[in-house]
Amino acid sequence: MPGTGQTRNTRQKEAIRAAFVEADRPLSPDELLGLAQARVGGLSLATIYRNISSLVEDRWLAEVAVPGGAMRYEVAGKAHHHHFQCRGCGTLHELEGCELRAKPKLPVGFEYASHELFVYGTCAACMK
Amino acid sequence: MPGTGQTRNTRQKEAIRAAFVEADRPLSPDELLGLAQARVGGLSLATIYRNISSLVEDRWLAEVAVPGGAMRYEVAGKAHHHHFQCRGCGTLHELEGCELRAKPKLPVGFEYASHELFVYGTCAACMK
DNA sequence: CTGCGTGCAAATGCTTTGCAAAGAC
DNA sequence: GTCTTTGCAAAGCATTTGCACGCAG
Repeated sequence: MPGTGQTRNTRQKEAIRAAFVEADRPLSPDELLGLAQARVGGLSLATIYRNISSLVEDRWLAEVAVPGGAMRYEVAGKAHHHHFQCRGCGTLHELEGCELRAKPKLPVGFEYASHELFVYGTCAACMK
Repeated sequence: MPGTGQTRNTRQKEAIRAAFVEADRPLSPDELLGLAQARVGGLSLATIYRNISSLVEDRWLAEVAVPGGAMRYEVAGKAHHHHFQCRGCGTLHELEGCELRAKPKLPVGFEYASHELFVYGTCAACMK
């Protein structure tokens, strides 16, 4: 049960945190595996998943659910923002601000809680 | 290979189409199984998936990818709209119109193509 | 030392596919 | 009767979990 006992700093967890800081965009477990393995060869996917869970519980990471894709994770604590997904390479990027005009009109009897906006297009790298 | 040979009208496919028309909201394969089995007992999940694929190819159904959830499908041919997901029961509902103020501002070098908005809250049935 | 974290492999859970039998036309 | 569609069961994938060993503290 993470959060109760000790939390040790392993090379693997260090590599994972570093990958998020350097990437500066939400990463999927697969993307993370590639980036973290560049630092710690032999790092396993199971370790990726376990550390992600741990970092989410510690609120160092936040989950970013993407329509029709694998879950992504980003460093937690950021202001309200949305995301852009590149149709070319599939990478997710942060967008600043929120272009929503007003709270959306809901059917009678429905109650609003929150919203998520996803923008699609082509990223700079894929435009070349 | 659907689309090439004959397409036969089976009780199963009829039940599936009827379920979509009656539900009047996007359905997941699981939800669809329940609704369609009420009409044709013993209908299998494999048949659900195969008919969904077939109906999507025929453009009678459209895919609705949901963040962090199973794919949903809705009757195709509707105008630009977005979706509401109930935090209580997980059902997806159609929303009319679009509250987006303007095309979102993207980082330099990025190109806009489209967007999707998801609204969360509580549906009328779960408010009781 | 103590026991948490890791790698491997097996186990899930959801979706897809192979195949023989049932059904549409 | 012919050829598509179905139901069942097995196969795929991505993610999760069990276990024995390795490493952090």
